[in-house]
Amino acid sequence: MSADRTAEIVLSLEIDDPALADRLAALLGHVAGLRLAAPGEQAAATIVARDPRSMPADIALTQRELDVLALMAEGASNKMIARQLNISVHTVKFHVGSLLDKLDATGRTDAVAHAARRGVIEL
Amino acid sequence: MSADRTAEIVLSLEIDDPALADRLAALLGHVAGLRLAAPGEQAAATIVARDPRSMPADIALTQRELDVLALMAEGASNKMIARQLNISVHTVKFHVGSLLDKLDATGRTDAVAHAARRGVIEL
DNA sequence: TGCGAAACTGGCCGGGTGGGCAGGACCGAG
DNA sequence: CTCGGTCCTGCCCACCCGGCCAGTTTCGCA
Repeated sequence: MSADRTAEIVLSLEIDDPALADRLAALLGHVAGLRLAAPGEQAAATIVARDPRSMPADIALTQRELDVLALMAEGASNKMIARQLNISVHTVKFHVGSLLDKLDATGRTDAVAHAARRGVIEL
Repeated sequence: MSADRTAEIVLSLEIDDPALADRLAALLGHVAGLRLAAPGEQAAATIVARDPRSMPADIALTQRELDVLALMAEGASNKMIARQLNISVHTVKFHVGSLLDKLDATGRTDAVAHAARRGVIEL
Protein backbone atom coordinates (compact mmCIF):
# COMPACT_ATOMS: atom_id res chain seq x y z
CA MET A 1 0.00 0.00 0.00
CA SER A 2 2.99 2.27 0.26
CA ALA A 3 3.89 4.53 -2.63
CA ASP A 4 6.63 3.57 -5.04
CA ARG A 5 10.09 3.77 -3.68
CA THR A 6 10.89 6.31 -6.37
CA ALA A 7 7.91 8.57 -5.76
CA GLU A 8 8.28 11.81 -3.88
CA ILE A 9 6.91 12.12 -0.39
CA VAL A 10 4.37 14.90 -0.26
CA LEU A 11 4.33 17.00 2.88
CA SER A 12 1.81 19.58 3.93
CA LEU A 13 2.39 22.33 6.46
CA GLU A 14 0.21 23.39 9.38
CA ILE A 15 2.28 25.94 11.21
CA ASP A 16 1.04 28.88 13.21
CA ASP A 17 4.28 30.79 13.26
CA PRO A 18 4.78 32.35 9.78
CA ALA A 19 8.51 32.76 10.27
CA LEU A 20 8.97 29.12 11.15
CA ALA A 21 6.78 28.10 8.24
CA ASP A 22 8.90 30.11 5.82
CA ARG A 23 12.16 28.70 7.10
CA LEU A 24 10.87 25.14 6.89
CA ALA A 25 9.44 25.65 3.43
CA ALA A 26 12.76 27.05 2.26
CA LEU A 27 14.74 24.19 3.76
CA LEU A 28 12.47 21.45 2.52
CA GLY A 29 12.05 22.88 -0.93
CA HIS A 30 15.54 21.78 -1.92
CA VAL A 31 15.37 18.23 -0.62
CA ALA A 32 15.34 15.58 -3.32
CA GLY A 33 12.65 12.93 -3.01
CA LEU A 34 10.46 15.27 -1.06
CA ARG A 35 7.89 17.83 -2.10
CA LEU A 36 5.57 20.27 -0.39
CA ALA A 37 1.90 19.77 -1.06
CA ALA A 38 -0.01 22.16 -3.23
CA PRO A 39 -2.94 23.86 -1.50
CA GLY A 40 -5.67 21.28 -1.04
CA GLU A 41 -3.47 18.44 -2.19
CA GLN A 42 -3.53 15.31 -0.09
CA ALA A 43 -0.23 14.73 1.65
CA ALA A 44 1.46 11.62 2.98
CA ALA A 45 2.35 13.45 6.15
CA THR A 46 1.81 16.82 7.78
CA ILE A 47 4.22 19.03 9.67
CA VAL A 48 2.40 20.65 12.55
CA ALA A 49 3.54 23.30 14.98
CA ARG A 50 1.04 24.93 17.27
CA ASP A 51 1.73 28.35 18.63
CA PRO A 52 2.67 27.92 22.27
CA ARG A 53 0.94 31.20 23.02
CA SER A 54 -2.40 29.53 22.36
CA MET A 55 -1.73 27.18 25.27
CA PRO A 56 -1.59 29.53 28.29
CA ALA A 57 -0.34 26.99 30.78
CA ASP A 58 -0.96 23.45 31.88
CA ILE A 59 -3.89 23.27 34.20
CA ALA A 60 -2.89 22.16 37.66
CA LEU A 61 -4.48 18.74 37.92
CA THR A 62 -3.60 16.23 40.60
CA GLN A 63 -2.53 12.72 39.68
CA ARG A 64 -5.85 11.27 40.78
CA GLU A 65 -7.75 13.80 38.73
CA LEU A 66 -5.72 12.81 35.69
CA ASP A 67 -6.57 9.17 36.35
CA VAL A 68 -10.26 9.96 36.49
CA LEU A 69 -10.03 12.22 33.47
CA ALA A 70 -8.39 9.55 31.37
CA LEU A 71 -11.10 7.05 32.17
CA MET A 72 -13.79 9.64 31.52
CA ALA A 73 -12.33 10.16 28.06
CA GLU A 74 -12.82 6.45 27.47
CA GLY A 75 -16.50 6.89 28.15
CA ALA A 76 -16.39 5.17 31.52
CA SER A 77 -19.20 5.84 33.97
CA ASN A 78 -18.51 6.87 37.55
CA LYS A 79 -19.19 3.32 38.64
CA MET A 80 -16.70 1.91 36.12
CA ILE A 81 -14.08 4.46 37.15
CA ALA A 82 -14.62 3.56 40.80
CA ARG A 83 -14.06 -0.14 40.08
CA GLN A 84 -11.03 0.60 37.90
CA LEU A 85 -9.32 2.76 40.53
CA ASN A 86 -10.55 0.75 43.52
CA ILE A 87 -12.25 3.71 45.14
CA SER A 88 -15.87 4.46 45.91
CA VAL A 89 -18.29 6.12 43.51
CA HIS A 90 -18.48 9.06 45.89
CA THR A 91 -14.79 9.68 45.56
CA VAL A 92 -15.05 9.53 41.81
CA LYS A 93 -17.80 12.12 41.89
CA PHE A 94 -15.62 14.21 44.17
CA HIS A 95 -12.77 14.18 41.63
CA VAL A 96 -15.13 14.74 38.72
CA GLY A 97 -16.46 17.76 40.53
CA SER A 98 -12.96 19.16 40.92
CA LEU A 99 -12.32 18.45 37.24
CA LEU A 100 -15.45 20.30 36.16
CA ASP A 101 -14.38 23.20 38.32
CA LYS A 102 -10.78 23.37 37.13
CA LEU A 103 -11.62 22.80 33.48
CA ASP A 104 -14.50 25.25 33.61
CA ALA A 105 -16.84 22.64 32.19
CA THR A 106 -20.57 22.13 32.62
CA GLY A 107 -20.46 18.34 32.47
CA ARG A 108 -18.17 15.38 31.95
CA THR A 109 -18.53 15.58 28.16
CA ASP A 110 -17.56 19.23 28.20
CA ALA A 111 -14.69 18.38 30.54
CA VAL A 112 -13.02 15.86 28.22
CA ALA A 113 -13.57 18.21 25.28
CA HIS A 114 -11.86 21.06 27.10
CA ALA A 115 -9.07 18.81 28.31
CA ALA A 116 -8.46 17.54 24.79
CA ARG A 117 -8.46 21.06 23.39
CA ARG A 118 -5.87 22.17 25.94
CA GLY A 119 -3.73 19.12 25.32
CA VAL A 120 -4.17 17.83 28.85
CA ILE A 121 -5.23 14.48 27.42
CA GLU A 122 -4.78 12.81 24.10
CA LEU A 123 -7.75 11.25 22.41
CA MET B 1 10.47 34.59 20.64
CA SER B 2 11.67 32.72 17.61
CA ALA B 3 14.94 30.88 17.76
CA ASP B 4 18.08 32.32 16.29
CA ARG B 5 18.20 32.43 12.58
CA THR B 6 21.26 30.24 12.68
CA ALA B 7 19.83 27.59 15.00
CA GLU B 8 18.68 24.27 13.66
CA ILE B 9 15.00 23.50 13.49
CA VAL B 10 14.24 20.43 15.53
CA LEU B 11 11.61 18.09 14.12
CA SER B 12 10.00 15.12 15.78
CA LEU B 13 8.28 12.25 14.01
CA GLU B 14 4.91 10.68 14.77
CA ILE B 15 4.38 8.29 11.93
CA ASP B 16 2.46 5.04 12.01
CA ASP B 17 3.93 3.56 8.85
CA PRO B 18 7.47 2.38 9.66
CA ALA B 19 8.54 2.44 6.01
CA LEU B 20 7.44 6.01 5.56
CA ALA B 21 9.11 6.97 8.81
CA ASP B 22 12.40 5.47 7.67
CA ARG B 23 12.31 7.18 4.32
CA LEU B 24 11.54 10.54 5.88
CA ALA B 25 14.24 10.13 8.50
CA ALA B 26 16.77 9.27 5.81
CA LEU B 27 15.80 12.22 3.66
CA LEU B 28 15.70 14.74 6.47
CA GLY B 29 18.87 13.57 8.11
CA HIS B 30 20.98 15.19 5.44
CA VAL B 31 19.28 18.57 5.37
CA ALA B 32 21.38 21.40 6.73
CA GLY B 33 19.69 23.67 9.24
CA LEU B 34 17.37 20.89 10.26
CA ARG B 35 17.64 18.12 12.80
CA LEU B 36 15.51 15.26 14.03
CA ALA B 37 14.61 15.34 17.70
CA ALA B 38 16.14 12.91 20.11
CA PRO B 39 13.64 10.74 21.97
CA GLY B 40 11.82 12.89 24.48
CA GLU B 41 13.37 16.08 23.17
CA GLN B 42 11.04 18.99 22.64
CA ALA B 43 10.67 19.84 18.97
CA ALA B 44 9.73 23.01 17.18
CA ALA B 45 7.42 21.06 14.91
CA THR B 46 6.15 17.54 14.49
CA ILE B 47 5.66 15.49 11.36
CA VAL B 48 2.52 13.41 11.72
CA ALA B 49 1.09 10.73 9.48
CA ARG B 50 -1.72 8.57 10.69
CA ASP B 51 -2.18 5.18 9.19
CA PRO B 52 -5.20 5.39 6.88
CA ARG B 53 -6.08 1.83 7.83
CA SER B 54 -6.94 3.02 11.33
CA MET B 55 -9.61 5.25 9.78
CA PRO B 56 -11.80 2.72 7.95
CA ALA B 57 -14.10 5.25 6.39
CA ASP B 58 -16.08 8.29 7.30
CA ILE B 59 -19.01 7.23 9.36
CA ALA B 60 -22.29 7.88 7.62
CA LEU B 61 -23.91 10.52 9.77
CA THR B 62 -26.93 12.51 8.71
CA GLN B 63 -26.86 16.29 8.77
CA ARG B 64 -29.07 16.39 11.82
CA GLU B 65 -26.85 13.95 13.65
CA LEU B 66 -23.86 16.16 12.89
CA ASP B 67 -25.75 19.14 14.28
CA VAL B 68 -26.51 17.30 17.48
CA LEU B 69 -22.97 15.93 17.69
CA ALA B 70 -21.44 19.38 17.37
CA LEU B 71 -23.55 20.73 20.20
CA MET B 72 -22.80 17.66 22.31
CA ALA B 73 -19.10 18.39 21.89
CA GLU B 74 -19.78 21.83 23.35
CA GLY B 75 -21.11 20.18 26.45
CA ALA B 76 -24.72 21.05 25.73
CA SER B 77 -27.45 19.04 27.44
CA ASN B 78 -30.31 17.51 25.51
CA LYS B 79 -32.52 20.37 26.60
CA MET B 80 -30.03 22.96 25.35
CA ILE B 81 -29.63 21.13 22.05
CA ALA B 82 -33.39 21.01 21.65
CA ARG B 83 -33.68 24.75 22.15
CA GLN B 84 -30.76 25.44 19.83
CA LEU B 85 -32.17 23.34 16.99
CA ASN B 86 -35.82 24.18 17.64
CA ILE B 87 -36.82 20.57 18.11
CA SER B 88 -38.16 18.66 21.09
CA VAL B 89 -36.00 17.00 23.71
CA HIS B 90 -37.41 13.67 22.60
CA THR B 91 -36.10 14.19 19.11
CA VAL B 92 -32.69 15.10 20.46
CA LYS B 93 -32.64 11.89 22.43
CA PHE B 94 -33.60 10.05 19.27
CA HIS B 95 -30.62 11.48 17.38
CA VAL B 96 -28.29 10.94 20.32
CA GLY B 97 -29.39 7.32 20.35
CA SER B 98 -28.53 6.96 16.67
CA LEU B 99 -25.19 8.62 17.32
CA LEU B 100 -24.34 6.23 20.13
CA ASP B 101 -25.26 3.37 17.84
CA LYS B 102 -23.30 4.54 14.79
CA LEU B 103 -20.25 5.63 16.77
CA ASP B 104 -20.29 2.49 18.85
CA ALA B 105 -20.25 4.55 22.02
CA THR B 106 -21.61 3.81 25.47
CA GLY B 107 -22.58 7.39 26.26
CA ARG B 108 -22.48 10.96 24.97
CA THR B 109 -18.98 11.52 26.35
CA ASP B 110 -17.71 8.41 24.62
CA ALA B 111 -19.50 9.51 21.46
CA VAL B 112 -17.72 12.86 21.17
CA ALA B 113 -14.42 11.19 22.03
CA HIS B 114 -14.87 8.63 19.26
CA ALA B 115 -16.03 11.26 16.82
CA ALA B 116 -12.99 13.42 17.58
CA ARG B 117 -10.65 10.47 17.22
CA ARG B 118 -12.09 9.62 13.82
CA GLY B 119 -11.94 13.21 12.67
CA VAL B 120 -15.70 13.48 12.34
CA ILE B 121 -15.59 16.60 14.48
CA GLU B 122 -12.88 19.05 15.40
CA LEU B 123 -12.44 20.00 19.02
C1' DT C 1 3.43 20.87 66.06
C1' DG C 2 -0.19 22.85 63.89
C1' DC C 3 -2.27 23.64 59.37
C1' DG C 4 -3.67 23.14 54.76
C1' DA C 5 -3.97 20.29 50.56
C1' DA C 6 -5.06 15.95 48.65
C1' DA C 7 -7.48 11.86 48.78
C1' DC C 8 -11.13 9.33 50.30
C1' DT C 9 -16.08 8.09 52.07
C1' DG C 10 -20.97 8.62 53.27
C1' DG C 11 -26.01 10.24 52.56
C1' DC C 12 -29.37 12.84 50.07
C1' DC C 13 -31.91 14.69 46.07
C1' DG C 14 -33.37 17.14 41.80
C1' DG C 15 -32.66 16.77 37.28
C1' DG C 16 -30.35 14.68 33.26
C1' DT C 17 -29.56 10.56 30.54
C1' DG C 18 -30.38 6.34 27.84
C1' DG C 19 -33.44 2.76 26.27
C1' DG C 20 -37.79 0.82 24.96
C1' DC C 21 -42.30 1.32 22.82
C1' DA C 22 -45.37 3.47 19.51
C1' DG C 23 -46.64 6.69 16.19
C1' DG C 24 -46.76 10.34 12.02
C1' DA C 25 -44.84 13.16 8.01
C1' DC C 26 -41.82 13.59 4.20
C1' DC C 27 -39.24 12.01 0.20
C1' DG C 28 -36.52 9.38 -3.06
C1' DA C 29 -35.67 4.66 -4.94
C1' DG C 30 -37.35 0.57 -6.76
C1' DC D 1 -47.53 2.60 -5.26
C1' DT D 2 -45.00 0.47 -1.74
C1' DC D 3 -40.82 0.37 0.80
C1' DG D 4 -37.06 2.25 3.40
C1' DG D 5 -34.67 6.10 5.39
C1' DT D 6 -34.71 10.44 7.74
C1' DC D 7 -36.75 13.42 10.85
C1' DC D 8 -39.92 14.37 14.23
C1' DT D 9 -42.89 13.58 18.68
C1' DG D 10 -44.97 11.41 22.69
C1' DC D 11 -44.84 8.54 27.23
C1' DC D 12 -42.65 5.58 30.74
C1' DC D 13 -38.88 4.07 33.58
C1' DA D 14 -34.33 2.64 35.65
C1' DC D 15 -30.31 4.56 36.14
C1' DC D 16 -26.69 8.05 36.18
C1' DC D 17 -24.99 12.56 37.16
C1' DG D 18 -23.79 16.70 39.55
C1' DG D 19 -24.16 19.38 43.70
C1' DC D 20 -25.00 19.76 48.46
C1' DC D 21 -24.08 18.50 53.25
C1' DA D 22 -20.74 16.20 56.42
C1' DG D 23 -16.69 13.46 57.92
C1' DT D 24 -11.93 10.71 57.92
C1' DT D 25 -6.86 9.88 57.00
C1' DT D 26 -2.38 11.03 55.24
C1' DC D 27 1.18 13.85 53.91
C1' DG D 28 4.33 17.77 53.36
C1' DC D 29 5.44 22.28 54.72
C1' DA D 30 6.02 26.16 57.69
